[in-house]
Amino acid sequence: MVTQAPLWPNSLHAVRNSGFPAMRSSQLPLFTSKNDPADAQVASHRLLVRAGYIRKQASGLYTYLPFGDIVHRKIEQIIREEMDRFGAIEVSLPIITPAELWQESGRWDIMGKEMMRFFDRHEVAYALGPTHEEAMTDLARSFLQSYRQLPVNLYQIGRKYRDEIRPRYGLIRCREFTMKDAYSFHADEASLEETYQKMRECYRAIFERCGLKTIPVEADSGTMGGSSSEEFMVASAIGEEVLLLCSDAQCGYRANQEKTPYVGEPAEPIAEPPAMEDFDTGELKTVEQVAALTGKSPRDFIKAVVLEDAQKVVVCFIPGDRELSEAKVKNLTGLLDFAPAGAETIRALTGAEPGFTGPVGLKFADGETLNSKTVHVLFDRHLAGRTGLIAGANRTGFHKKNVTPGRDFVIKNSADIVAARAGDLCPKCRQSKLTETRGIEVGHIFKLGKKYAEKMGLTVLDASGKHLVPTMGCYGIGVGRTLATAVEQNHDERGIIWHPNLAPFWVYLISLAREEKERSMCEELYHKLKQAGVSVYLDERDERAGVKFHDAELVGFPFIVTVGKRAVESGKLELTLRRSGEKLLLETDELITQIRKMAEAKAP
RNA sequence: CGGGAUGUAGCGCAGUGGUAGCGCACUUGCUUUGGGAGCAAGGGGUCGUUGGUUCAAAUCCAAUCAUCCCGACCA
Repeated sequence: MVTQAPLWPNSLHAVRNSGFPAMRSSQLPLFTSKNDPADAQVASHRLLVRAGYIRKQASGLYTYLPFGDIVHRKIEQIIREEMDRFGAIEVSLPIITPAELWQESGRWDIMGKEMMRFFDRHEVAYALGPTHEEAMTDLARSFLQSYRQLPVNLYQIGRKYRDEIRPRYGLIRCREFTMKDAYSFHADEASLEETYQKMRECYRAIFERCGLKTIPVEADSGTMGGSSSEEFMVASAIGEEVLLLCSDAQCGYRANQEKTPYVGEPAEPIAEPPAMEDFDTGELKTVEQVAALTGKSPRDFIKAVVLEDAQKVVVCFIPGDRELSEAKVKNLTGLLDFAPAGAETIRALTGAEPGFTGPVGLKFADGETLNSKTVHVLFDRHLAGRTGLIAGANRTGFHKKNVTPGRDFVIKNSADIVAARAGDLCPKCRQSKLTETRGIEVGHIFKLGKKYAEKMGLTVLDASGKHLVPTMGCYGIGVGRTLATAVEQNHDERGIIWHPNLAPFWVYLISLAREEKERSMCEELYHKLKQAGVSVYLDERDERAGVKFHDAELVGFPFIVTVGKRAVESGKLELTLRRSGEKLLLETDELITQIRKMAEAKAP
């Protein structure tokens, strides 16, 4: 008999501090279904529901059934162990956050409808926390007094609430989800950098233990505000973000599209073009239409895109063959809840119908006020130095040709506002082309800076007794997303294929026992596995063999062991490896040794 | 919020004005038993909700709610 302490550090019993790494179907039933759910579009959603890991309660809200809960806890536990190893401290903040804190940081008004808000009986406003920068900064200011207490990295694993515009793809985009969020506080930039690098390493370790292949990319820090930022993406066709990767592996540039600078081709020098003039384009409005009319390339056009929100009108001019990066414009201008400008706004701005907007002769200049909104005029930096371009004439039915920036109009604000795309030159090596892939974000680390500490009055005394505003870092991981993407990456047409570190149990033990001898052999094996620290789920349902085989493959534990008449007759047990489908006939002790060996090899 | 679609039994679906059905699941019995068993007998639905048209509505009309898909937010 093999008797050892459980080798499985993140086992169910370790997670729950009570030992039952073994379970039987009579105690913990399966929740599998033969039908695919009608509302599932993607593999992880379909399989997790069908295999009985999760069940939908309402749009974007999921119940974790026992198997799903176990996997979820295992991921949490891996995160805990790694965060602890890298020096972070676990706390647990309330899910409910008072409006007061959000008002202090100024985010009560900018978080928008995504934040779920409510009032208590005293009419005091609260939100269900979509994130916890404010709450954690509030905690920090309550106990941080000296630079000697820094750095400190506090984390929690808890539910977050975001009233998503469109919940989608099962666990991948929910309204309630579990997130590990950590916030670090530092006396100086160097200390923040050190922790940031530790977290980069920590995240790599976490995802590796989860058996998840991630692509770390440079990212946009979005509404959080901050500088350095890295996202951990899982490559997937259903990914909602576009990543740009340098085709030269040596260069290794990888970034979120929103962050990737557009490196344009250098402008060919052209002799001074003739003076600009209007020409009749009638009903033709788009770059493509006018290009077809004139025989010019879209690259020789100035495309206008006008965005507006409640406070601003932003007029953007970009090369005609490119798309505007709304993310870049948003970061530059601070637009909130914006949309393409309405026809009314365009008419006021240009004196013409929409479709004829150009940089020459706008009715409002940068900084002026239109309908109580501030006008911003932005030029893509690649327009400078170009000559002889075509642009809207701000006159219905007309465009201008021979338009030359600098000569015919002044470029006051110039920036990179074009979206990079596949085929562009890599902004890092400037040699190779970029390629595109889609990804799902499972983790995000970034340097927050002093924004929250400043707004919320978090200070400590430095060595000379002066007040010092700590600088912060912030590090998140979506637990449910990690679970779902693990399934996205590891499944086949029969079901899920769990990594041993995430599987609810290692072994799915199928009892096909009809005779007493078979039954006792199965029981004996069950106990031996249990005692050897090999977690095992015994399917002892009164079902046909086929049903059990199908369910075993659907729920996806890494090892399937079958005990029936054949085992009693031959003395050998049948071990099926879920991933490869390979079948091995082994004697009991050998079986246990083999399983431990294989599971360990896959485990870190 | 804009555009599209769908709400009928636990799940998946059919049913275009005249007695509410099918497959799976469920209950009971007999047979069967290493890849989603067979036979027999059962149980289960205010047809999302409200209102309207009609002798008669799951079916036609209106409103409303919910869910899903396509676009803007994010772990």
